[in-house]
Amino acid sequence: MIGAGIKRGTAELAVLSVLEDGPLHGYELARRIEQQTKGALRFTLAALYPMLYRMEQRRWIRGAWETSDNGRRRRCYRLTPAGKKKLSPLRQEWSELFQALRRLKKVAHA
Amino acid sequence: MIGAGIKRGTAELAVLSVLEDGPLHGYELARRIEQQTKGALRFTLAALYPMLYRMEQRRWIRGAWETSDNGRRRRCYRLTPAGKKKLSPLRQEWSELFQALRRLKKVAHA
DNA sequence: CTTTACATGTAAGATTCTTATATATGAAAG
DNA sequence: CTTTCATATATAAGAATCTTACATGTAAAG
Repeated sequence: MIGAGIKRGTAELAVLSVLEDGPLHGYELARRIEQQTKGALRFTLAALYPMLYRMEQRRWIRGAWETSDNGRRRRCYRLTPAGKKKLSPLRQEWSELFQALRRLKKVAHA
Repeated sequence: MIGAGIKRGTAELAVLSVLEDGPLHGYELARRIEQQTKGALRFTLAALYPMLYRMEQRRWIRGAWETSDNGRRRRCYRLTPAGKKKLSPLRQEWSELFQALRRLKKVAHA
């Protein structure tokens, strides 16, 4: 059955997907998600930061403080091997959710 | 942007979709959702009943007590016109969510 | 009689996401 | 130079959804 966490938790997939392309800090992550979905998906930073923290606890991502060129302190997150491994079954589950919802529509007037 | 309620709330779409086919009571609704999604989506009745109540408050469905052939008391829900109207923009939003996630990275066979 | 299927609910709790608030620096505009 | 905008991180309070566990009762089947 499709896991409980999958039905909400769009953000989790979004973060892992974007981080797959390379390490990023929170602020930029939020912008990428918005850009890459053409504004369809938007997460406020207040939603994002606690989630990054949770994902770090689960060892899916690892954060490290760094100082950018312009002297700003920021926390840069990268996927861990565990996070990479998580991604493909996660996508699989999402795919199954899509299918399930599509079936409901079809069968609903079959 | 995709509404906050859409990212969770699979159940809402599922219930409305199944009720589109005709009036049903809660217990049977749960079974239909499970059957029609081939077991991929399952909602416990404990999740379903409070939701049916909420949806009735919003006037998307209307419940009526009836007595079945075998003398059992049960609450039969049907879509209201408002509920029917809700369905198509709801599906539209879901469709946009799928698209957005696919854009982030290819989700297995979209 | 005892278990399984039918049928409805409540309670406690975890999790996720929202808005609002707080802090602080660098760069650009006036 | 000083206000404002973009960068950057974070917490708090609260709404909404979904989970497990609990509670109740009838009917049919073995």
